[in-house]
Amino acid sequence: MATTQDRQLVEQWRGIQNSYFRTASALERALEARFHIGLNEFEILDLVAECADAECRMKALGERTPMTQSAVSKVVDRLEKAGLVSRQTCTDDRRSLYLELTDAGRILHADAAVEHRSLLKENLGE
Amino acid sequence: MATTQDRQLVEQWRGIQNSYFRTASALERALEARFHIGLNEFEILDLVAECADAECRMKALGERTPMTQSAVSKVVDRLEKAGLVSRQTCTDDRRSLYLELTDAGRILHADAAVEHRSLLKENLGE
DNA sequence: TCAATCTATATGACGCGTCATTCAATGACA
DNA sequence: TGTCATTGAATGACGCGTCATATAGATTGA
Repeated sequence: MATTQDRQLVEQWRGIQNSYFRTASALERALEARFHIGLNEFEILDLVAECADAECRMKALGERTPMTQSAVSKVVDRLEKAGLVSRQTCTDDRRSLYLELTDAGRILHADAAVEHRSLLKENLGE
Repeated sequence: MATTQDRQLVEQWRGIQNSYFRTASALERALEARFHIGLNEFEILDLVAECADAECRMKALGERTPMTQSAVSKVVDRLEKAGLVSRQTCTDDRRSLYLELTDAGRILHADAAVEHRSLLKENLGE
């Protein structure tokens, strides 16, 4: 039996889906067009940039994003191939890796972040 | 320069991403486990069910979901192969198709919808 | 009525995310 | 110290969504 509450829930969920997709694809398109990176690549870059000088382990990234561990690993592959990030081995635990922005990565992130924030403002700021 | 507003926007966006992913994957897992259909399959089934007896054209579906036209086409492929839906040709425009739930589709949708609403309530109703 | 154009859907190539698995390094405990 | 379980990360197979295109049917206008 479809209750009124059910219909409201479905409406609410569709609203979330729409605003999520609208925003995500606006970000995706802009970042792809102007910086040749996908949204997930940017998100990881952004997280690495936030780490500042603290070591930024792969593990930590996995905890700050809904992406899977293996997705993170592949995103980092692409970022590394693009020369934006580099994997460094940890001396205190040789299973771990931490990430560093390259100079190119720092520059691209700075520019892309401006675009990113501005698109968020357009799409989220009502 | 990272302003306070920027940080708030990023926080807001991450919040949306998290709640979207959390909810979507809970739905995905449950529907997959109990009914052997994915979330998008269910969403289409749900839209077709909403059409009641009015003809439900593929075209119309495309307008009610963030999915691409070709994604809708493929989701319908799967639903049809699973025997939950059938494509009917329109007499007034032979390019168009409309969809009908099969009996199995109606039954599965009824059960899955209960589960779907209940998971939405858990995940969205605070 | 015949082109030229447009519209509804399908399809194939491709990229990416997920799952399951693997591998090496670490920890725990006897 | 040796075994067994655990952990951080990478990898390959696979499914799905997207983009660009194809195709058949409709529409327009001379």
